[in-house]
Amino acid sequence: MLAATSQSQTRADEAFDCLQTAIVKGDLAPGEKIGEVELCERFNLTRGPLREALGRLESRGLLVRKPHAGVKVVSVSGDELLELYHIRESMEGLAARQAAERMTDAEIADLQATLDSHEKMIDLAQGQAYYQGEGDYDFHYRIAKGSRNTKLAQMLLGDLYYMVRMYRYRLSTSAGRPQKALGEHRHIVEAIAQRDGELAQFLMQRHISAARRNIEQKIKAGVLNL
Amino acid sequence: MLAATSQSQTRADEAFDCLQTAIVKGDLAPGEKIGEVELCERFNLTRGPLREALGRLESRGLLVRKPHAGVKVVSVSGDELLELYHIRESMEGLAARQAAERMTDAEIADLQATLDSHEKMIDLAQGQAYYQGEGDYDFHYRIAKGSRNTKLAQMLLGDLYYMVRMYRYRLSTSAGRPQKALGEHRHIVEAIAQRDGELAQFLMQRHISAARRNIEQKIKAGVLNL
DNA sequence: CGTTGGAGTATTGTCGACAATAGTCTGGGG
DNA sequence: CCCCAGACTATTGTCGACAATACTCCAACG
Repeated sequence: MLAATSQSQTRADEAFDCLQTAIVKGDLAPGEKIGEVELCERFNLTRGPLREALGRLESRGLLVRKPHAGVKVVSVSGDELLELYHIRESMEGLAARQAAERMTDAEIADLQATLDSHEKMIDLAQGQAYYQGEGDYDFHYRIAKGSRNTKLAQMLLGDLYYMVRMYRYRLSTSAGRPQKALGEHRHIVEAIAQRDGELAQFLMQRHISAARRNIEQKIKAGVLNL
Repeated sequence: MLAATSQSQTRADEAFDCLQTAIVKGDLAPGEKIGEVELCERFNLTRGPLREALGRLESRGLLVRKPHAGVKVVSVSGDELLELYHIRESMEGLAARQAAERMTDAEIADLQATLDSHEKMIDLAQGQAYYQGEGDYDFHYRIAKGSRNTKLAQMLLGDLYYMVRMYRYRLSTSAGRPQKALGEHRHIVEAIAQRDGELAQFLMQRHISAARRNIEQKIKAGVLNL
């Protein structure tokens, strides 16, 4: 039934949330052409709010719309996915640097506690679940928020992450990578705790760069079907 | 009368363009609360397409909307404007590096020709018009496109520039800065022509950093009313 | 005199019907 | 047998009216 994830204030917001999660979860496959009426009965909406949500999704780059021809879910090629990681490398590097300068001590302690819980998650899932779940997302989410840079957080959390998460669902993480990623996360937090912005930026960039090369290998190996 | 800038394919697109230019040009002042019906008669639209455009503008961060309370133009503080330049520093640095690797020779030649015309513009306006006009925008626009990074270009051109341009209209450039900016532009293009991505990135970051400090000084001096 | 409650109004959110356009399918011609 | 033209259908774009919510103003009470 897939009801609205959170009690939305308005129908259009509800539609927006539904569509967004449906796209991210893969219920609406990339490249799939979708009709408005079909979506309406699927989510129990009328076309008014739906169209409003559609416009917002298009503006965020999750949909492409051709006038009088319909909308279809954006399909991102392997190259484009790698480009996304290049952008993340730059932007999250900045976020890490600013977070090191601006996060409160309480926030940093909280972040460290979060990593502890992530470690337990990895142990439980025997090293398979870090990237699949929300753990990695949590970490980067907190850094973005910690930068105190409203627009930066908005662009990272509102634009980039949704596109990245679209593909995280089908990215089977390579064995051993979660532990390594967690270790990198720890180093980044350490740099932040020491208020070493430059180091935090460097480590974050290298962290994302490693993730990108990891995906690059998979693409070359033909593991990914993009 | 402020008709649609370009022959839009649909009413909603038309509304979107009108609203966007109105906000950027300052016809709709930041912080101003605007009613839907007022906008309708102002742009000869009905509320359907208008609401669709409103949603898109909100998603791009140019408007804030409170349910059942109306929309108002986003007002960005001095600090937030400086944060925008921090983001540009990161993202356009990346764009310059990728442009150096990927622009065609023809595009580079074209870019150099553009700078020549900019030089004439500055001479004509006696050093006052570079930042005011579209010249600077042209330069950064071409670099973003030249990066061949679709999402990067979309984020720079679709999100950041419109917010920056909102304030360029009231930023009286300091004397001498246009010439210096043009010189920096030339150095960047030179690095791109030599396919030196790292240098291009460095120069672009320093270029934007200089612009940021320029604004920072003005804010401290109380010249800007934010 | 200040505050709080309520009714009224104005604005936003939603809906269903109408108009316009694009894609498709069929029939005729070369 | 293949190609082109025309109308048809289905989908999108647009519009006006209705419903729901928030802001405002006024009056009564403490």
